[in-house]
Amino acid sequence: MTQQQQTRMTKQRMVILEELRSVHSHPTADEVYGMVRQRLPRISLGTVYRNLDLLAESGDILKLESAGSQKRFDGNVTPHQHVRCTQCGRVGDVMEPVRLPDISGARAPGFIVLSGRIEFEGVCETCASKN
Amino acid sequence: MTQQQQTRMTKQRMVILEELRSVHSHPTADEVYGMVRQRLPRISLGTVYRNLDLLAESGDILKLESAGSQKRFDGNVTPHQHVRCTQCGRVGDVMEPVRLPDISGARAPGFIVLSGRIEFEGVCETCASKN
DNA sequence: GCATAAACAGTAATCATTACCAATAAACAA
DNA sequence: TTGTTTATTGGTAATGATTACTGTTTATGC
Repeated sequence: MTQQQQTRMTKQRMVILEELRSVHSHPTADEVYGMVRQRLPRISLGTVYRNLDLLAESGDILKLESAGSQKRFDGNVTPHQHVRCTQCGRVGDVMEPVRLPDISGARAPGFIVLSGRIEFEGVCETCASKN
Repeated sequence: MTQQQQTRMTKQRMVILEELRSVHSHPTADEVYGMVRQRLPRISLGTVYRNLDLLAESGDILKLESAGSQKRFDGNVTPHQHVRCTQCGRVGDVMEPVRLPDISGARAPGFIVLSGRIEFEGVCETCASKN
């Protein structure tokens, strides 16, 4: 009765996924748009946003929760940590992850604490060289 | 010769600071606007934004670096940790801070890692009761 | 091929924030 | 107290990121 909602593997969705997996950067929606447009010049920005959200929902990519005015996406879904450049917002991967301490002691009135994540901050090489 | 830029303690700036210090929530600029408007009905939203930035720059308040589409502010400048409700974005204080592990081992190609911060995520009571 | 509805391109609308500017008012000297 | 200077204000327009809408296209199953 209740029709299961299908998802179709469109050309656009596939290229977005491929492009995102082909880089180690953590592009914004707009940057993904730029990458994908080289292969599909007529794709629209709305399509990029829509597919990035759908791909994140299905677990094929990550929508990063880090601070900054633009959301960033990651084609690498294996658990790892990130650094964010405080000057330009660029995000990088942290190798040799730092072990997260035991969180169970965290008391926060009015909240149920579910998880914790280390947010690294720093400066990327590009910004450092501009110093 | 070069005239030192003065900062003036205006009525608006003072009320914003007082209101922010009077609550334990971590209001957005718009929420601060709502609070302040009860005492200064003619204040403009732009004034609120401008003063929140200036007060953060001078160290009188904190501009929180946490994720979410709206920036949040904190009148409590003593170091402490925060939880963010993943449903509504509300931010709360963590009592009994969790000790941050040694960060010096964090390697991130193309980045200079300067600091790390634990980002707690959870659900606030309001959202939990809506479950 | 044909039908169906998910997804698309293009564009308008929304939301948060910033920029602009003529008018106002802190701060300080006379 | 009054005047002068200029930081700050209110009001509004502009920007940037994202979301919503809509008629058309196209992936998918029969």
